[in-house]
This record gives sequence, C-alpha cells and structure tokens, in this order.
Amino acid sequence: MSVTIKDIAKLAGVSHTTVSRALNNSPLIQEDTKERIRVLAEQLDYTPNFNAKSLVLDRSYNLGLFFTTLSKGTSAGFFYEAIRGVNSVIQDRYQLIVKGIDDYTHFQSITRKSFDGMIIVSQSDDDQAFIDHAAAKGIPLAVLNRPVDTQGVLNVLSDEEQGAFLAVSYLIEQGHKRIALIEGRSGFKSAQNRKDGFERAMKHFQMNIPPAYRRPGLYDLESGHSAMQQFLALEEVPTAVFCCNDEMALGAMKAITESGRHVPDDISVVGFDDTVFAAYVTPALTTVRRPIEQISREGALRLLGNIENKRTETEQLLLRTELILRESVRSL
Amino acid sequence: MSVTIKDIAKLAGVSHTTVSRALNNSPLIQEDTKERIRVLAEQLDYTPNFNAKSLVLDRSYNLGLFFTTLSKGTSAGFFYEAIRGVNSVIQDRYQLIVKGIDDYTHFQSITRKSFDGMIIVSQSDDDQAFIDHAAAKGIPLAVLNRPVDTQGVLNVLSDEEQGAFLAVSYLIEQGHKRIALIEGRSGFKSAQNRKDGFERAMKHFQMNIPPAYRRPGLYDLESGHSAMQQFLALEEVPTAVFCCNDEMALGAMKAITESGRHVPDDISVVGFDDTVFAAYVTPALTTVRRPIEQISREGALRLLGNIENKRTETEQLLLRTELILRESVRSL
DNA sequence: CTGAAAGCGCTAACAG
DNA sequence: CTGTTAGCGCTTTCAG
Repeated sequence: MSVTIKDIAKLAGVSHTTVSRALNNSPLIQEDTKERIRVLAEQLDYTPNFNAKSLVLDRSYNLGLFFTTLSKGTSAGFFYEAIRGVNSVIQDRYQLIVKGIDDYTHFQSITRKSFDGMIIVSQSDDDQAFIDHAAAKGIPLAVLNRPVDTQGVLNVLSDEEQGAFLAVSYLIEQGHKRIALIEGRSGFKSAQNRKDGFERAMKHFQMNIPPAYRRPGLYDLESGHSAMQQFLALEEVPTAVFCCNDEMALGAMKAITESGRHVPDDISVVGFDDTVFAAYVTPALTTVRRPIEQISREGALRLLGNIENKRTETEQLLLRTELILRESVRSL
Repeated sequence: MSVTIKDIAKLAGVSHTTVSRALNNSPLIQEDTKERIRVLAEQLDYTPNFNAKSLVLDRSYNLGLFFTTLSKGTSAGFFYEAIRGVNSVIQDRYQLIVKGIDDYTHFQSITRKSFDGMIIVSQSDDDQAFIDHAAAKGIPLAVLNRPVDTQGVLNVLSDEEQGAFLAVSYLIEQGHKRIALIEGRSGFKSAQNRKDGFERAMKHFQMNIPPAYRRPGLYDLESGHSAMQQFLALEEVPTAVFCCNDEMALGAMKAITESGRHVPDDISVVGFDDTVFAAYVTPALTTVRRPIEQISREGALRLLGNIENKRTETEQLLLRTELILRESVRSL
C-alpha cells in the first residue's frame, strides 16, 4: 500500500492532523514543523489520495469538456483547437475529461460530485437537454460556440452569421450574380447561422437564390464534393459557391477540378473556419476565420473564475469572425 | 445535499448495507427487496457518489490518454482519430482524461489511485521516463505508436518503416532516380522509422542520396513548404519527393505549384498517414495509410482486458501499413 | 501551535 | 437474506 499522512505522522511523532495541515501549508503550523514534515513526505514519496480529498472536500478536480458528438460530424481541426485552448489554461490543477454528449444514454452520472465544472462545445440545439440537466445539478457551466440564455451559464461564441454575411457580400462585390450555397450539417446551429448570413447578404443586395442553388451538406469532404457535382450538372452553373466549412469547400474544389474547370477562373469558392490547410491548398482558400482556440481559452478562463470564486456570472462573450482573402475568388 | 444510500435506507426501513447491496445487484438480496429499493432510488433521483466508491474500492474509474504533446507537433487528424478510437471502446464505464505529457513538470500526481489504466500515444523516445514512472507505479499501461519493451506493458503500433519502404520502392519502380526526403519532426520516433524505411528502399535499389536531397521538417504545412522551396532552388531538382507526413506533402505541393511547376508532371509527391484530406487535394495524394483509429481501439480494448482481469499481458501488436495509390506520382 | 474525535458516502467482513 | 460494525484517507470542528 502507498504511504498516507498517518505513516508520516508516526515517523514525525505528530498527529495526522498536523501532517494534513502542514502539507496544506496551514498558517496554524510552525514553520519548522512544516519543514520537517515536508522533507519526510518527500522522502517517503508521499502522494495525496485525491479520492479521499474529493470525498471530504466535495470537489472532484475534474473539468468536463463535452462535444455534441465525437463520432460524427465534428471536424478534426475544430476538435483539436478546442482541446488545446482549454488545456492551455487548466495546467495541472484539473483533469480534463473529454466526452461526446451523444455517448450518454442517460445523464444521471453527470453530477456536481463528478465535475467541478463543465465546458460544453455545443454544435446543436439538441444539446439543450444536456445543458439543462447540468445547470439543474448546479454544475458551473460554460457553453461555447452556440448561443444559450440559461441563467448562470457562461457563453462564449463567435459571430458566424456576420462572418457568412461578410463572405457572401464580398462575392457579390466582386461581381458575382449566380452564387450557390452548400449548407452545413442539418441540426447544427452553425449551419443555421451561416445560412442566415448567406441569405441576409443576398437579400441585402437584392439577389435572388434559385432553389437549385442550395444543397445540403454534412460538413465533410465527400458531401461538399457531391453537392458541387450537382451544381455542375445544372444548365446555368453558378459562378461562385459559398461553402459552410472549409472541408466542404475542399470537396467542392475537387469536383470543379475533376470536371475540367478551374478555381477561381471558372468558379469561385469560399469556405468557413480557416482550417489549418486552407492556406495551403491550391488555389489558397478564401475563408472566414473563427477563433476557436481563443473561444475555448476564454471560456475555460472564465469558468475557472466562476468555480474558484464561487460566482455564477452569466456573461456572454461574442468574438469577431474575420474574412481571410486568398486566391479562390475571382473578380468578374 | 444529495441523497445517499442512508436516505434510501431510512425510507425503505432497511440498513444502508442492504441498499448498497441491492443497488449493486448482489445475489444476497431478495428480489422484491431489491425492486423496492430500486424504485425508491429512482424516485429520489439517487446517484452514487463515485468519490466514495473510489475511496473504498481503490478504483478511480479514470482512464488516462496521454500524448507526447498537445501544444506542438501533434497533428489534428492524428489526435482526433486516436481519441475517437479509444472513446469508442470505453463507453461510459470510464472517464477519459486527455493530457499532454509535456504538460507535467513532475509526475507525482500520476498514481494507481488516479488512473485505473493509461494509454500513452507515444511519439518520442523522451516519453520513456513518463512510461517508466507509470509502470513503476503499477498502473496498467498500453503504449501506442512507438515500440517499447517495458515488462507488463501492452504495445500496439503500425509498421511505419515498412510503409515508408513500400512508398519509396514504388517511386523507384516508377522510374524515379532523383528522390528527395522531407523528414519528420526530429526526436519523434515516427520520423526516424520513416526515414529508415526511405533509406532501406534507396539502398535496396542501390540509389544514392545526395545530402542536398534531405531536409528536416516539423510535420506541419509550413515546414513542408519551405523544405520544398529549398529543393526547387537546387541545380538538379528532384523528380520525386517522399514527405514524412501528409501535411508536409501538402505544403510541398503548394511550393511546387507556386514555382509554376505541376504535380505530378514535373515532380511527384508521396505523403504518409492518409489524412482525411489526402484524397481531396488536387492531385489526390499518394500516401501510406496508418490505421490510427484501429491502433487506439485495439490498445484500449486490450488495456481494459488487462484491467478487468487483473492480468498484465505484455502483448505486442504490429498492424500493417498500406500504400494508397492516387494521382500525385507520375511514371517516368 | 497541536491533538482527539467525528464524519464525508460507500463497501465488506462478520454475525445472526 | 439482513444488520452491525469498521474502515478507506482525508479535513475540520472543538478543546486544549
């Protein structure tokens, strides 16, 4: 068995209470007693039993990081950046538990005891049941990436509707009139927001959108590819395509190239997310940057603030998206 | 405060022991007593306190998933697939704790108490200290992606040296004589293995490798790009480039295109990993597929086996890599 | 400044 | 089949 504070107490000739206090640097204990005990602990290679601590302190030292899904529809880059962002602020004070919301059949294991706080990277309105459950349990919460107005819940997101608006406005300003849309995964909030931005821009410039110029997508390469193939089969092929993420944009570019056409000479393409490869495909992809790593860092930071000060601020933080001009759009 | 087994006991008119047994479905308890207690627990919305369970059972219900680094050099796709693979097998029996080894300044918080088992996706020999520590603590271990021969440690990896050998042999068989190498991140085992495979193939076919035909890389887009630029500046530009991962291959392709040349007509490019976008870039990338998700799934599966049967098999599992032929190589 | 005693919620002998 | 009792390792009153 491993060493406990009692073992140290025996060797130091003090009570285990004193050891506990000394190791927690309590001001009640004399400096030299503390030092003696610390040295002893070090020698014995003592490590606190966090389960015991958790039990008595009613803290788990766990932070949950939840995604709508791990198995379908979350892109690798998004996932990676979100974890990095959170991980960069928690250091080793907390353990980061990563999970997909759709991995749970019931939420009963989600309790205050098992999570000191939770960060929910929410991509769908369907996550609301999960969020409500956690909020009802009194778990400090930060919801990222999707607007919520649950009381006491932190909310950090980027203005995707505006980003899409900018991107599509840009296409129009470049003289494009026949602009098609490849939508995001249905049910994902981001898909809705980006579509809204698209529509607002089109409306703003009084352009009409023929039904054939909209195609559903799944946020993956393949669906972008096949949606574009449909556009290419039309009588009047669009001169520009707004894709609701970069992966679909890449799939679309592939379809265009395969048909013997060129980007951007024949058809312009715009993506969304500014994934790491966007600058490196040929032609480099014009896209909308969304500060995912920053969102998750800010969310984590504020959440830790709430946890450690036992506050429950209901802050909402909206970060700006940015249009990144590259080479995949041609001016007509 | 939340309901405990004692609350249930009081209401059911039994001892808390009986409740504990009933809820754990002990054969010692009569069926109808069990049922009564279960119903009561349901009504009260009882959830077990896992900290208390952990303390007495000496299990944490935590599985650690460690990467060499989260902040530098691990590619998003790799990371994503590894987590997915592991997550798909653990269901909700365990919590998955994700961490970078380089996040730790000291390992003392890594104990048997805090992890029922650990999966270490090891990309560097430098991880060995961490592995040794965990092994010494008696934590059931699965090391993925890098060979280790520590006793009692499961080891699952793919034959990357062989994969690189296949890829380079293929280039040679297509008639290429001037073949350059963009290496992986120095210190990463995979970088060494892939380089070894490259060299073995070159040697096998009695080709020589001028020093100018090797460039260090960092596994990212940018380093592939700049390495390729160097090759393009040479008097004798190579006719083919073997890149130690797909991201560098994409960077290299970018540099080639920028120089006014074409892939594969002027220069052939081969990557490694078969990242999700490899099939969608233009031209589609010929590359070596490495079954990351399968590796992590197998690793997790075997680890759970070891944990739950209290075995410590020292199994080593070598999965095959596979050359995926696409369009980025030209036959001379 | 230090110690004795109680208790966090649960499981596991041991008795009946 | 059920209950009594002890104890996992730690923190926290309360008393000195």
